[in-house]
This record gives sequence, structure tokens and C-alpha cells, in this order.
Amino acid sequence: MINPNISVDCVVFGFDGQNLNVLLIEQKDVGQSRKFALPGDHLEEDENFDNAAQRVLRELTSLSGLYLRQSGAFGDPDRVKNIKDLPWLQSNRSNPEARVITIAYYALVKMSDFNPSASSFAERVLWQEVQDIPELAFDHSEIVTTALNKLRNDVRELRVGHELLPEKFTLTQVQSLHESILNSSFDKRNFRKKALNDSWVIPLDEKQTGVFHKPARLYSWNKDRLSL
Amino acid sequence: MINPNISVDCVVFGFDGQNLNVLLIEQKDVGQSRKFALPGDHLEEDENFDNAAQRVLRELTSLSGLYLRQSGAFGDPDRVKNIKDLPWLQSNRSNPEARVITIAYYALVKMSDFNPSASSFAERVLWQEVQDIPELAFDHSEIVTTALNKLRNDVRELRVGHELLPEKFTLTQVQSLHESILNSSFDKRNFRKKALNDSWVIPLDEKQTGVFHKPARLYSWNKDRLSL
DNA sequence: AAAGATAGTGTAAAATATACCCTAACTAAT
DNA sequence: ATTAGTTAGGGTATATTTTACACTATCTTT
Repeated sequence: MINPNISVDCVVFGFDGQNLNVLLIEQKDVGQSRKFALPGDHLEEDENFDNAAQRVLRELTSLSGLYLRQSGAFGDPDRVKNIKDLPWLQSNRSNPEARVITIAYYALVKMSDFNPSASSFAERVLWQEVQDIPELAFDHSEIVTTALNKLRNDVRELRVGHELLPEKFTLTQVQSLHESILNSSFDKRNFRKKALNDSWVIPLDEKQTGVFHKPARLYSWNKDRLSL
Repeated sequence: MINPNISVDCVVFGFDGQNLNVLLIEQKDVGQSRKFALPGDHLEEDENFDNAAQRVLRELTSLSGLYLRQSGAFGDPDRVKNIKDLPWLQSNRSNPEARVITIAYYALVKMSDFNPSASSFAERVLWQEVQDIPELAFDHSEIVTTALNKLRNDVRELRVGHELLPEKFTLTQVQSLHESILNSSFDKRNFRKKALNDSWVIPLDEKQTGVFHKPARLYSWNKDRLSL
């Protein structure tokens, strides 16, 4: 049994070692125009928000096991009343006029660890670079902006980002991660000094293999240092 | 027309120049036990969250014009199913069994500027010191904790707290404010150095009057420095 | 004139942040 | 075996920020 007035929307940021992306779905076409949106859907009657976010994401994109954090509630009475969204609502909702509030979640994943594939009313799922996000359905652009701000705050406090790298990783990987999330760049020596000094990471007695240049030392996260 | 499934709850922190308090309402009694809760109520059908928070607070406590910030959404399916809350629900809600999700807001005010008075289903409103909050209805304790964490983050970044002091104030007042919100204490010289150095405030050519000790210089906020 | 109360101030030491470039170690290709 | 290509990795001097710490000044009241 579905709750027609409450939905969750997920902003999944994906990191490919290089760039920061957002996972979008392309709505199954109604008329000719293609429409992009965040993966999101209504709550079940007896479901809490966290579970709903996990389920919806799994149903639409086949992703599961993400660490999702709530990033806000959006409830403008007109947020699903824009004319541009009407065709989709009409073909997908039993009451297209209904007011819907949504609880937004966000997560950050390593793109190579997850292979989204479309199902349900998603025609297609795609990774889109954050610098280059097209017009989105409903108020989803605003939801992305809010989530991105939260992500940037969180990474500064090292509250997010660990899920992104393998168990053992190089400092260069950590630095790229921070750089792409914060959209800036840091001095290598200073970055490494800080990471070691603040004990973000623990150096291992192992080196990278399979690269065709000088192999880097591997590190693991210092669990004690990860806030929450 | 009321939306029976969505409510807003307001965590109003009050500063009296000394201590940090939270505004609670005492629910009109049902049976013998008195019950405390946050001011909160259901959304109107066509109301956005921000407006609802303002209205609800006004209706229950007669406070208006506060700067309310969203601090989270709470939607556990059982959050209003605890047996302890049933009597009140039965006498105040047409469908006491209904699932209700709530959007939490918080604000910070100077207690002397606002004079809450009870109405609607609030029997009484009271300021309660944050260190000493009684058991609250529903999941309101959790909501307070979340809001307090947010407040503490915000004051550090100077995003909150200006509403609290008069137009012209002393540095000691600013310091007390920070100390009570962060529940800690700072060195006077260092605090003043920082406030001036970071240009939080602008010194005025005026002094306190009416005090029976050395009068302090007055300052005003440097609007350019206030984030958002 | 004295007592009571808060305002207001400076400096040294420690910790942190910034700016800046060259050599080391591996692989692949010849 | 040599070379070219590629990324790893480290140290120092300077500037900035943070911390710790205690006494005198100025007003009111009695």
C-alpha cells in the first residue's frame, strides 16, 4: 500500500576517480520530450524514510547498500504542479494533482563499484557530471544543489567519502576525491602532511601493483578518526 | 483543511543572557499525568513547511516573526504509536492511529523579546533549560537533540545568533551567547581578539549606560560577515 | 573616599597552514 | 640494457592562527 503524499528522492553522487557525477533517471517517454529526474518514488504505508530511500533506489536503478543521508524535506504545495511535469504525472500517477512532499537523501559512491541499471518507470539511468546537469523534473535541481552543499560540508569533516575507495588505497586517490567534491585543488605535499598528521589514514606495508609507473604506498582509513 | 499525515514541530531555543532554554508546551491534561511536548501541529492542505511552522508556533505560543530553520524530517511509522501518547491523541485527533510524519524547525530567540502565552491545545508554555528537559511526547526528545546539534554548528559559523542581541551590544554579551550555546567557556582576551579580527562586529562610539560598574563599549554586527 | 563590579588590554609560545620542485621507482618499448 | 614515460614521494622556511595567562581602568554606590 502506497502513500500518495510522501516520496523520497535520492541524490547519488558518483566518483569515477576523476569527476563527480549525479545519478539521474530518464523518465519513460511521454510525448516526445525526454525528461530527467532524480530516482525517487512514494513511500509505502509502513515504511520509514531510510528504508524507503534504499528500496526506491534499488527498484529504479538496482543499486543497493548505499550509505544514504537525509538532506532535507521539500514540500512546496506547487512542487509537482508545473505544467512541464504534467504529462509524466498523468501517465504514472493515479492522482496527478495530488500534493506530494518529498524527503531527500544523498549518498556518495565509487562509480566502478556500482552498476546502475534501469527498471520500473526509469527508461534509462545515467551518470551526469555535476557541472553539467540538464533541466530536471519537479524541484529536483534545487534538491541536487542542497545535497551538494551538504556533501561538501560533510567531506570537509571527513564524514563521508570512505565508502568510495577500496579497503586499501593511495593518498593520491584520497586527494582526487576531495578535489573533485570540493571542486578545487590542493598541494600534494600539504595534503599528505595533513592526512597523516590528523591520522585520517594508516600507512600499510604494501604497494600498489599492476601500474606501469612507480607504485604508490597503500593506506587504510583510521576508523577512530571517522566522525559518525 | 488539515493534512492529517504531516506536521511541523518547532524547537525554539531561548537565551536569557545566561542560559539556553527550550520552549515547551504542556499538553492539556488527559487523565492525571502532565505531558510536555514541542509546539507542533498538522499542516494545512495548501501550506508550505516554512509557513506552517510560523503559524503553528503563533497559534500555540503566540510567538511570531522568528527565524526558523528546517532541521530534519522524522517519519518512523511508530513515532506516534507509543502507548504513553495515546490518551492525548485520542482526545485531540480525529484519527489517533494515523501515521504522522513531521518536519522539524528550530529557532533561537532572546527570551526577553518574546513573551509566549499558551493557547489552542497548549495548556501552558514554559521555558526549560536545555540541561534539564523532562520526558517529552512522541519522539520530541530526539528532535530537540538534532536541533541542538544543528544550532551548535550554526553558531560556530556565525549563521545564527544575531537576532538574539539588541542592535547595540557589548562583547561580553556575544561571548555569553556563544558560551551558553556551546556549553563551554572562552578566554576573554582571545574571544575579543577573534571577534574583532574576523570583523564579526563593528565598534561604536558609544558606551553602556545605567550599569553600576565600568560601562562597556557597544558594538553592532558587521552585516557583511554574517553568512546567509 | 572606599568598596564593589565588570571592562579592557598585550605578549610569548605553540600549533597550523602555505608556498614551493626535484629525485625515486616502476613499466613499456626499443 | 637502455631509454622514455609516468606517477610517487618528501622538507623547509614563512606566515597565520591559536592558546595561555593577570593586572589596571573606570564607573556606581555607599
